[in-house]
Amino acid sequence: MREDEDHTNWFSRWEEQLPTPEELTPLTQNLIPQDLALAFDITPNRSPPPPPSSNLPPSSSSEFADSAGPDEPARTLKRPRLVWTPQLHKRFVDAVAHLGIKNAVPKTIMQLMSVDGLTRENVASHLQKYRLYLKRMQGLSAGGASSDAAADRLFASAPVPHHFLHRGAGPPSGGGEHYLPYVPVAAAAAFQHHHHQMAVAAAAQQHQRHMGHFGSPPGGQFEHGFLARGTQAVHRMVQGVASGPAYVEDLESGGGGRKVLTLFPTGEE
DNA sequence: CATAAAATAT
DNA sequence: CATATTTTAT
Repeated sequence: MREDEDHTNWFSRWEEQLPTPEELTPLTQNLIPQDLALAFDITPNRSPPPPPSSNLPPSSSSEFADSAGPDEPARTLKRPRLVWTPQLHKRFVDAVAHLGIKNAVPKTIMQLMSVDGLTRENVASHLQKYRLYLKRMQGLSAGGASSDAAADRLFASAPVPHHFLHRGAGPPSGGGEHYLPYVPVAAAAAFQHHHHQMAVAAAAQQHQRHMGHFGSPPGGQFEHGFLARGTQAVHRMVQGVASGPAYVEDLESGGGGRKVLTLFPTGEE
């Protein structure tokens, strides 16, 4: 049980890393969480320009001397690192489940997830790990060993669609490939014991390196802190937070287990 | 110092 | 797109 360091660990470093004046960059912050935005049916077109070639310097291509500034504006942003929070993973699994193995390719998954800031590489990498996890689980279930190791804790948090495990992957029969009825209500009780949920803060934690701006509770409670980049649902994590739910069930668990991943035609590739 | 997770390269 | 390898965080 050495993993339980996390909840204490980051808390210790918390104030150390965050309040650096230099890090308090006035970068463009999303005032609207994409979930909320999606709920409002507004397209959260925040930062369109990932990296792909794009950049057309109007005329003079020079003057871009990068002085290796630590506090680089939103432009030329290096993605710090994506943190796959349970919620995010849940979304991932849902997307894969609804797509079916055949269509469950990184690009499609990414599109279905509609998470701003999420790149195909991120999904691909995670998908790889997810597949490995599934495979491992198959082998283990046959041997009769423990179902879950201490590892895979992230994956364990998400309800694994049954079709993935068994092996079927793709019954080529016929051609009707619509297995929609995924898990009914996942009961969310997946969390086993302790120290996890901090992922929300964890996501924010990795942000605070690039963005400070704390102490701005948006007049609400803790919302979902996913999206490792972009939405900074940073709130004051006071010590007494342990009393309340640090995380919320994401959008779903609606009526009838019908979950609609808002797929809006943003004209994305 | 070892392991897990994400990124990056093939 | 899938897999392998490398990097980075814990």
